[in-house]
Amino acid sequence: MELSSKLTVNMLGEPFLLEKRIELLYAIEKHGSISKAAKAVPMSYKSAWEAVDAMNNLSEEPIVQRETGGKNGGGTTITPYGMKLLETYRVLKEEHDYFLKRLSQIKDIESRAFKTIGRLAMQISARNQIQSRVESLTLGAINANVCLKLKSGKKLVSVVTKEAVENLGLEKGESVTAIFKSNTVMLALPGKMELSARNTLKGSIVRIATGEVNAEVIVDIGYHDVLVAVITVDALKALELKEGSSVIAIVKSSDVMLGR
Amino acid sequence: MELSSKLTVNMLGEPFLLEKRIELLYAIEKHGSISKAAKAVPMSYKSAWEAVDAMNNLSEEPIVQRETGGKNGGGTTITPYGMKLLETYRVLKEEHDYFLKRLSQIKDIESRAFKTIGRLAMQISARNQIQSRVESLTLGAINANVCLKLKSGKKLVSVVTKEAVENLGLEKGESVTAIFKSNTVMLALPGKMELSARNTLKGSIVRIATGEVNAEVIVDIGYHDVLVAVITVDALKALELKEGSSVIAIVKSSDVMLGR
DNA sequence: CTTCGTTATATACTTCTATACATAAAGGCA
DNA sequence: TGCCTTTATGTATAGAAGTATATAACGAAG
Repeated sequence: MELSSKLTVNMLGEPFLLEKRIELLYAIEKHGSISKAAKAVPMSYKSAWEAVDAMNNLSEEPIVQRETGGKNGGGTTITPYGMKLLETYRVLKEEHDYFLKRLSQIKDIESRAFKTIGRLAMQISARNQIQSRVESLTLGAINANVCLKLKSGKKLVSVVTKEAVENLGLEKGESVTAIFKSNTVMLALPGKMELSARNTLKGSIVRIATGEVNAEVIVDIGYHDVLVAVITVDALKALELKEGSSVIAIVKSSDVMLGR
Repeated sequence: MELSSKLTVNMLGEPFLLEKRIELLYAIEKHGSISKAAKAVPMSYKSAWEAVDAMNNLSEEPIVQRETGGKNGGGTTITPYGMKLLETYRVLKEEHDYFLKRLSQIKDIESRAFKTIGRLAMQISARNQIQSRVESLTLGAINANVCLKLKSGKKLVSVVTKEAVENLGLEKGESVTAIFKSNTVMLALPGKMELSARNTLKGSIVRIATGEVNAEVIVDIGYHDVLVAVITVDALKALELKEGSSVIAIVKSSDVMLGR
């Protein structure tokens, strides 16, 4: 039992972008003409032409530029606006596919996974959401210790309830997102002190935004993983932090949530 | 520009449950026969019969029970297993619809909302996810104060970054989910002390699960809203908490994340 | 044992979609 | 000027999906 669903983008109530049409547009981009693209997909030239025409008419800006006659009899090229639409669709479809995959995995609707964990399609406010992999997993009576490995190889430990681990169906080796609020991230200067917190991530400051009380510090910890820390302006001054400075970001393991 | 997508459940590679078929099944449940249901939907009897037959063949257990001849010429009724499937589909579709709605709202794919907030279809480990409504919203330079109203009328304050508010597109009156980890929930006895924390929620203990170090306490705060707190066993004993006890659950506003 | 409304099944018809095919127009190039 | 390849457009055709219609079998009730 698995789920499927075809994503279509509508415009003025009419179908605008469909998987078939997207495929056609990619073929047009590759071959430079509707006729060749139609053969490649494959579909009849008429259908292809009508699909392209429908899309161009529904779109505010033209998606393709068509030229009849000329060197090679003319041709059709995707406009920059069209390319943007293709990219947009790609992202939407990726999200949609991931959603369906996750929804398929939750086979048992009556399980608590559905009731206690809640909405599947939810965006959360936490600024720090880092992709990682479960390296090890130790269950206690109530809590569970989940050791994560980031892309950069750095490690991060998360403590969540045992039930959360079960509800998410976490297992060793699986991909999860480490989630924590930016105000739970503390900053320290390298080599100054030892801390009980297990999670210390070395990085360099990319940007600092200062308010009256708080300041937002963006820290790059390598491999395109970026942390956001909100600390007091006083702390910022005390540590003499500047853009480019080396810092250690510290997160308590009990502040790290997991998402899948 | 809006999104649409028809959810279909497949079985052995064949389409099994589709919206049209579900509609038909509900009509059968209502009218007690395929022929009447076909007229109600409307569709031809043949299509209806074939749809029902296909579903019954694909399913492990029969979805409907058909009887030919008899009092009123026979009839068709949905089996308990069939009813369970209908309920399952309803839940799946509800999730799917919500997902599409949210995805449609994120018009601008290039906005940071997509990049920084990340995956839309994510389940998170936080045990406490409470539906609420934005009552007021005050933005600072870095942080934002979001005041929430729960179903029970109780209030809850959340502090998140200003950017998070923008990314989620939060506005007054809108429905959001307050999210916090169970270990950020502290428990106190009523009338014992005043606290600086703004979020104090009175409730009664529903269940206690004890481990070696930590204990999980489930607190009902009214209107089917339930909190989970993980505290140390020592604290549990010191407060003499039992199932049925009145307690005050305390959550720091900076520990409350928001989801939409 | 006839009546009745239903399931079960076959066959002809309709409707829609996509394809195949034909043809005109375009315009750079030899 | 003809040539070439493509866009642009129309028409006939094939195939699929659904509809309409007809009919047999069923079994309780009068």
